[in-house]
Amino acid sequence: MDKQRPYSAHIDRLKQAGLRPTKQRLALARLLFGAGDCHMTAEQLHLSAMDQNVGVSLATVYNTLHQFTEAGLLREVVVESGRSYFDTNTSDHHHFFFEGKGELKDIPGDAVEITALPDAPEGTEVRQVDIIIRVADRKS
Amino acid sequence: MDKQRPYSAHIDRLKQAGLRPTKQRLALARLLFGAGDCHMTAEQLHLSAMDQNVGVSLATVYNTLHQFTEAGLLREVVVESGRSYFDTNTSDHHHFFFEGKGELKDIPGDAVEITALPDAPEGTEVRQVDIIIRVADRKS
DNA sequence: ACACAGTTTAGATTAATTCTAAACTATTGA
DNA sequence: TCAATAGTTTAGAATTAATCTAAACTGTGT
Repeated sequence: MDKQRPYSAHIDRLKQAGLRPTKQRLALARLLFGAGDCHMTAEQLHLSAMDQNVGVSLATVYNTLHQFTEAGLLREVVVESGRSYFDTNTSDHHHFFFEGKGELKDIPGDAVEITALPDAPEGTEVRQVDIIIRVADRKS
Repeated sequence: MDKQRPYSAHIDRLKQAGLRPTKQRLALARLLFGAGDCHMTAEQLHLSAMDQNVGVSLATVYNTLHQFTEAGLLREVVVESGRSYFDTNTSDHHHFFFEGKGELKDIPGDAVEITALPDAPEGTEVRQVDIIIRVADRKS
């Protein structure tokens, strides 16, 4: 029973990432990892923090998102220029992007089957394969 | 022999897209479609125009890129937040993205084989499937 | 040539993000 | 327990890519 104190799991997570478990980082970790998988922009996370009366500046939100991403706790998803989403699901998977709403939805890695993929160009290695399926409301 | 006058092909292309073949649009079309497939940002195209002493304002570059994209002459590729690339190859294909250099390279559509793809969510339809293979220099 | 719709442009504006440097805080060692 | 210090946070300024505005300009059809 070491999960009874509030947020101890988050504290551990931060410590393991080499990040001091500060009030702000914990609050953001709670918002991000508290519920299920989510995709948020920095602005959205900031608003969400405001809503819950968690005092966190926008700059800190950006810092934290990048540190978490760096540490492998988040994955950055780029689907629109001028807007970055951060995904709490760091496992191998892909995305639906709803063009109208600007929303993302996970596609489990095993729902897509890639049978042929070209080799990485000479001298380079693959860092990540992103598949984005852009969808929009069906026009009747 | 209707290709002997300079740029007549570009003029036709613009006319077919319902765009007046103005000096600026022709100059940009020449830069974009003159050589083989290319991937450019608005800033790059603007610089490239400056280089060749083609007087085109940055606003026009943006307008033109969007009009060309709208008309199906270009395809917009989003790989980095805060920067849009425009691809002169509008056929079905995907991309390598070189993380260090910020450069794109086409992957022919038939070099990738996807055998299973999930259905679009209820009420939506697929607009496009983007596959981006992010590569970086191999660390020896 | 004329008129008009379509284009271009400089410069202001916006939006997302990053930077800066000063104030603050967790951690370490005495 | 209490500095000292290294790491954090923050407000606000700065930057960057992109868009907007409204006035000047230019193709096109008659």
